Amino acid sequence: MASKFYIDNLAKHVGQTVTLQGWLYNLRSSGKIKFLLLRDGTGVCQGVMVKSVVGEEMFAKADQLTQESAFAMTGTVRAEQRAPGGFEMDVTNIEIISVAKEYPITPKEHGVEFLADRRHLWLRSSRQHAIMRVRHEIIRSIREFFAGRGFTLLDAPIFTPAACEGTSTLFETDYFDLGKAYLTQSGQLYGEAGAMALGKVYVFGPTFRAEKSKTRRHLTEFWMVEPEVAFNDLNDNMDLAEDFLEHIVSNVLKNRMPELKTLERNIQKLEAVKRPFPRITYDQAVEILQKNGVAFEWGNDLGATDETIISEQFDRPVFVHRYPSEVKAFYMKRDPQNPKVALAVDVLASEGYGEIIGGSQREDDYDVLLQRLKDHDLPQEAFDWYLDLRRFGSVPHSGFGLGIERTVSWICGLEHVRETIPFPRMIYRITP
RNA sequence: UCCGCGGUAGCUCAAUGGCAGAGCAUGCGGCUGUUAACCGCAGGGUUGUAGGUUCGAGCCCUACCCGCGGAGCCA
Repeated sequence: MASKFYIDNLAKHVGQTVTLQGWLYNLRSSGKIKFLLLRDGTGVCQGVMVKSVVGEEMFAKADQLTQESAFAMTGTVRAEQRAPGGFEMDVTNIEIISVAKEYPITPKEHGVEFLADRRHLWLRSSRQHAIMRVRHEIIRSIREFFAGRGFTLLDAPIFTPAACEGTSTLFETDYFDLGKAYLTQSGQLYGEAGAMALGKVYVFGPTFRAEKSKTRRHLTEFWMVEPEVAFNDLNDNMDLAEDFLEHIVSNVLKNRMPELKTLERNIQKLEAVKRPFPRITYDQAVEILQKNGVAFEWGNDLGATDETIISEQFDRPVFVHRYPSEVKAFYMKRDPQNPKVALAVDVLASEGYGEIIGGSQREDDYDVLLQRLKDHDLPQEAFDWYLDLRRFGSVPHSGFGLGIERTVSWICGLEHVRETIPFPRMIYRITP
């Protein structure tokens, strides 16, 4: 098979005659010259077709091309200052592969609902390309980070017999003769089993929440990466999260600058994401809120507006640790110094993007954990295997979960997480 | 579930209670360097639904439907 040519590789083919295959992004024409913008997924290249060069027939052929028609364009590659990508093609021939019907997404503005209904087509636009590439870079960086530190990927099941945390509303389904099954809301408990087996593991997969949340930060189906490490305490956990976030952001800056430019992201704000990140206790967070005139009572969980106020005090992500144990999950270990607080930690992204990481040191004592299950009215049978992890060689261990879509949204500087995943699932949207 | 905002041409939007419009898209014509190209012409409407007030309703009133994003909950 003959080698293919792609737009992101044109620099190596200046002066050569090549053929590009793709779709018509836009067409501008005068009486004797046409500018054909071809996109091939790697970029957009402008082809210049001159009537006196290609002849009457070929020149007229280009008139059949509607927006998003598929075609092949052959010509000589030339460096061109005026072209956005730096290169142009002097077209000698085009082959029409398929003529597109009237394309609904025009180069002008559209509303989000209109675009969401056509998400399968919306993905062709340059802004969505940029977001998908940044998402790809983030996920690639995550795998690279853990692989480089000796972690093993541990895939957790999607079908689970009961709630992991006992708080969220879960999607329910029938599971043959075994009764109800639920779509996972977290792979963490399985990650803990993995950490006891392999030391350092990470779970990476989709998670599901049936809560009727209608905000720019919520999806019903989203991706989460959850490292879990044996013998790590809360401070080790924060060290890991700090290294992790810095690694991700620096990789995006290093490898996806053109995409960030397309998204008009403020680069300085991302460049500020360097270790060390500030670490404040919940108590200190409450002080910040009270200083800013919020009537906040100790013991409540931080709300979305509270998180925004706190994150605005810093130029980089901030750790908030040692929350009141009442508002946190059953498996989080209480602070031996102060049993009223849990060894929990959240990371609030800068610029008001909210909670991107939630984690904790886990309760490793069998009797305490059993009591916590009872306190939360959780079915003990379903957690019997989890209690085994405390029966057989229990050790201190910690982990956290990072929401991929919120991270993409923050790094790209987006208004809404719906653009961060190819096909978002929200309470009132399951298509396309 | 609660609070707020919205629904007018294919799309984005305008229209003191007084002839329903513009830009883009589409079609036709023009233009040899365009960058969301430009210029000219044309087609395109049950103003979310059902009632009500009024000489007259896109606009005011009532109910309903749909959507949006915020709260709660969370990543």
